[in-house]
Amino acid sequence: MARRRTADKRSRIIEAAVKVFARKGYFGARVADIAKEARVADGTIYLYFNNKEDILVSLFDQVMAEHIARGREELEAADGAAARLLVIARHHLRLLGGNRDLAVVFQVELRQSTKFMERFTASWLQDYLSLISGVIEEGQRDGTFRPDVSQKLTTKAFFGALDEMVTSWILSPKDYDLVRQAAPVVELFLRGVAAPARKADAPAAPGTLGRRQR
Amino acid sequence: MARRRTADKRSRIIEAAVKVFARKGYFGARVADIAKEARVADGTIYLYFNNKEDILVSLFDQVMAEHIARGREELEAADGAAARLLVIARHHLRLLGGNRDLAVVFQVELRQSTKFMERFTASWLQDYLSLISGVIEEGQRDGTFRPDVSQKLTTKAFFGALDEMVTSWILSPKDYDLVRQAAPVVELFLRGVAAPARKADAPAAPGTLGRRQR
DNA sequence: GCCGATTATGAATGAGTATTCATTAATTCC
DNA sequence: GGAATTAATGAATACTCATTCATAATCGGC
Repeated sequence: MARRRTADKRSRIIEAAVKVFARKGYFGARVADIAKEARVADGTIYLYFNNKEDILVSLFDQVMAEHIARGREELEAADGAAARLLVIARHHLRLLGGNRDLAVVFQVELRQSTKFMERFTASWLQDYLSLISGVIEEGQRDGTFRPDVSQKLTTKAFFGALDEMVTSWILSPKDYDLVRQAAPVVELFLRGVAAPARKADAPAAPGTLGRRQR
Repeated sequence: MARRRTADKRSRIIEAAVKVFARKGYFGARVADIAKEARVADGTIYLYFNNKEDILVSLFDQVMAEHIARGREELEAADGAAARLLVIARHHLRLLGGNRDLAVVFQVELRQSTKFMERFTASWLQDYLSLISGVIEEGQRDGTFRPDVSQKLTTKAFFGALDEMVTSWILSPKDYDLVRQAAPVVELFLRGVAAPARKADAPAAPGTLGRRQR
């Protein structure tokens, strides 16, 4: 094959796309903008991608494949369900907190349309959520987690919480360290917000919502 | 004023927009589609809205203003921080779980671009989140909530969890009742997933040994 | 039932852009 | 060194749609 100067055009284009999508949004971004950012001719992009959408999909597939694989490795190295939740949280927040443009693309641009999100969910999010639910299940099996919470619901809630940390971060003008939030979030999930019941005259157990509070 | 047949054209257009945006996405939706759905001429839309984006913004402003006002009322009627968290959760999930199209617009289409989300955050999300953080603060003040969790972080985590319930619901082919998830989510937030510390060497909590789950 | 004001219509406009493809440049192989 | 092959270019194309505006319909007041 006759490869020219740089054989890394594909990844150059993907990197450029992350920047441009983050700055202008998927629809606001012109293919020509991406080409310019990647220092490539407009037409060149079509040698590496089928169309504009394919750039977004490819970028996403690439990042997720890597992210999930790494996540699996890190999970193996951790011990116990609680520690593993922390590993996941840190892993998640590290990926996105380490690259604001990427975070914008993941939090905002990938959620352009239900069609897109459905594809996304089917191809990767399921896998990713199963990392989480696996840990919950493990915790319930070994008794460190309560058996009476729904795995599915807990998984969604945990992911949703992490997701919101990221969204909030990209919208904040401040540039704090996202990974720092991993531990508190996990701690919140483990212990909950309710004050521990006091011995003796403890009020109604939380869980009986409604009445009796206070 | 010389009002014709229907003086409700504006709301007709907004309702039509919800449907069309939900079906085709904001960018995929043509103004002509919305006009057709609302049984109005294309140009009529521009008598009520400045442009396409203004339709989305107005629809959003209208729903949020109403939603937050109602939320405040319901909160007043509830007693105790824990009960109030449940009120918020139910209120949130009722609004979106009651109208799939609206939910799609809120979960997907409103997150088109950072520009849009920033406006959204500034104008309403802040208000909405402050409903939640107010409740957290109340709980901490009266001692029902642990004082050592960050209000901000807890607020985000709680909102994120609810948000993910909705997103997951709109992407699911099943049409379950979203409001049913309010109580379990709140319960999870109050108590956490960790099994309560066992006294001494007691075996797993009662009822845990068998399988359960699934 | 007529008039000025208001509201509605929808065909025409024109700006914007994803994609194509004829051409040029680099690279390989013999 | 010179075909043959592959990679890269970017101007031209072929659309799509948001928005406008001249015209028509309806109104309230008298």
